[in-house]
Amino acid sequence: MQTPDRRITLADVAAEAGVSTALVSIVMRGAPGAGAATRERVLEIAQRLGYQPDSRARLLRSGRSRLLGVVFDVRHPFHVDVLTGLYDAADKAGYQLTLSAETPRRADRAAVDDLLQDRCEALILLTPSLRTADLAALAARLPVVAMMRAVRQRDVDVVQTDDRRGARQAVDHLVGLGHRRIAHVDGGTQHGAAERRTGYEEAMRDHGLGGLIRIVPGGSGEEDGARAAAGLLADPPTAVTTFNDLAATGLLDVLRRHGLDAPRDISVVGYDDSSFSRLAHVDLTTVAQDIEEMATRAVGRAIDRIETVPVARREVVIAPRLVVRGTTGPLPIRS
Amino acid sequence: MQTPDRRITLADVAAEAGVSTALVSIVMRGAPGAGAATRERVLEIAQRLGYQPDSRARLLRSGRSRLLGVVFDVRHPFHVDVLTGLYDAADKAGYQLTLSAETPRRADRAAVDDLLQDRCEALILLTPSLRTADLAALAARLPVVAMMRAVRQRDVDVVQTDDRRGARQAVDHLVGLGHRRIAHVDGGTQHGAAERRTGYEEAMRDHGLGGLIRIVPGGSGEEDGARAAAGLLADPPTAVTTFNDLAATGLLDVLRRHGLDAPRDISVVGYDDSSFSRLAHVDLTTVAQDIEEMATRAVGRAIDRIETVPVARREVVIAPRLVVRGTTGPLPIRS
DNA sequence: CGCAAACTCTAGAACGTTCTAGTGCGCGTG
DNA sequence: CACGCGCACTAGAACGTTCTAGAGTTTGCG
Repeated sequence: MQTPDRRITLADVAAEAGVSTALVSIVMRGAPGAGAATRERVLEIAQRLGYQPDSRARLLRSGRSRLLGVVFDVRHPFHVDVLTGLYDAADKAGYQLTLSAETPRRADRAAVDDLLQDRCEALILLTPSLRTADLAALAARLPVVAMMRAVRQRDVDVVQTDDRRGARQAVDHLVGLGHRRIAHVDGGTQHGAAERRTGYEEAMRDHGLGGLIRIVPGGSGEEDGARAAAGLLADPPTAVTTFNDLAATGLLDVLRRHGLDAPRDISVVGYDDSSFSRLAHVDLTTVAQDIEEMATRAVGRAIDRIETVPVARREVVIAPRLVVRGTTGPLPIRS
Repeated sequence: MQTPDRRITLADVAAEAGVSTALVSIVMRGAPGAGAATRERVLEIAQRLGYQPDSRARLLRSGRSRLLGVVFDVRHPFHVDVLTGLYDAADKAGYQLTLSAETPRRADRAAVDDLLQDRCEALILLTPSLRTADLAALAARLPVVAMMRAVRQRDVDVVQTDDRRGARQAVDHLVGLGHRRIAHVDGGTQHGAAERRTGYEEAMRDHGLGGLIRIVPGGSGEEDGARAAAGLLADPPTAVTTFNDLAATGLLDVLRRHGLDAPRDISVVGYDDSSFSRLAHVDLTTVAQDIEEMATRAVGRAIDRIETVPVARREVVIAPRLVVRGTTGPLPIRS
């Protein structure tokens, strides 16, 4: 049934129009150097034959691919949200995106290799789990932009959220509501955990609450939050900031099972504004990363490097934004 | 700082080894026709120079790309889960995947066009929103597999869940718990909604509950579920099956605000086993699509078509599986 | 009217591979 | 010793583009 025929090429269009392939190429690219009448006729014929340029051949010759490789992780709650922004930005700049996913059974090494074969001109990595040395090796071959992760490496560009500031915003918000005994559920060795912890500590001190600093070990999963909750139950604080939304929901769930309701008895702030935190059911106050802005900047930086525009600073730091929802409220009046 | 040099090509390796490019090509592909000693030496040199084949040039010449194009939607909760399975299956079959995403501002038309330019040999579309006519036009050019959506079109292959059966499983489960007054929140015009509704109706009739069939309009979003809940509150049933998980959470939330707790007062079953439904907080009983199996079958079917293996049936229907969690329980004893 | 400049178009090489059709060589065999 | 055969290897075309250089033709202008 299928008629895979031969694909329509420039030569077919050229033959039909009675011109050279070079001219058809000019017309298809919209490049100068073709008469208006011919241009129109060639376009019409191309349309009619269903001609579609072969990007492989095109970039094989031209050297340029105008292709940005993106590695994302299927497990990461908001990586897909970032994609939306990346597509927008790339589109606007006349670049294409080629995606490669990291999955539970496919390391980002493999994802990167796929992209390299595709000849993209720069790599944008979302929260890369590659070691710094590997990143450096990559960066020696083509421009590399790491998103949402700090990388101490001269040749790797970084676009990330000001996590210290995000954590401070969370604390400021809680203090504004009257809270003083505010704990922090730590993210352990996760990327960004150190910054968020530091932000929490600084903010506490700034508010004269240095003596009330209380950090409990946590992690990035729901179960980590649940474990942290168990540790807090003996002497519950009035508010908690967490490493991320997943940990926050785990925490909230255990607290609720023990009769502590948010925001009546305790306030909780998450981090990331993952899509599920918007569910009416969860309704989590959280720190949102400015995904739109980050995506735009990441694409911009990648293109700057490709086109060797000199850039002043290697790191781009974006301000986060507190999203107040239903899990935070005024200090409960203790009986 | 960056040394974009020239990329290492076959010719570089050939020169270094003192052989022809053709021979290097043979070695790199592992094709027969090279001596063991030479083979080893060439491989060593390629390794040392950091040679990496240029897939574009390769497939420009060979015609074959061994590339499967996948279109997914960033908004769809479990599309990313499907990717994991697709990668596994493609890997095993020696094919590569190239992804293109549909976003709020990027129609799947555009996503498909990108893939066509990339010369992939078949397309796998996750819940495509394309019209049937467009799908047919596509299928005339290359094999097309639609996942999770019925397509009444001879040339398009379909891999989907038996939604009627899934809905029946949900009803069976509830009836087994003693429920009789079971309502269904409909998905409206969404793909699969009709099948799920029919499954619900059939199951109700099979259990002799045809007279208790109650279908309320809903949709695919949380707010649709919330609206449906409002409609049920006047005379709440003891259990509800829903079109999907998002609608189920919206429903649950409104019910809870009105003092109806699941599973104490009412049981609710979702559909899809979206990742958020696993949250301890949500803990939703739901119908899971067998993502692993679907991915394997979709890739298999795509490859069959590429290699023109005759296939008996155009549609592959996969059995769903009920995942019992915390939102369903025995019939409450009415006071 | 003559000459340069501008415009439209073309020939042919180039990109990095794979493929086809060989070449040359050693070796076993009639 | 000539012959055929298999093996290791190579030359050169081919894939579908873009690019460079240049060939004709028209236009502009003194």
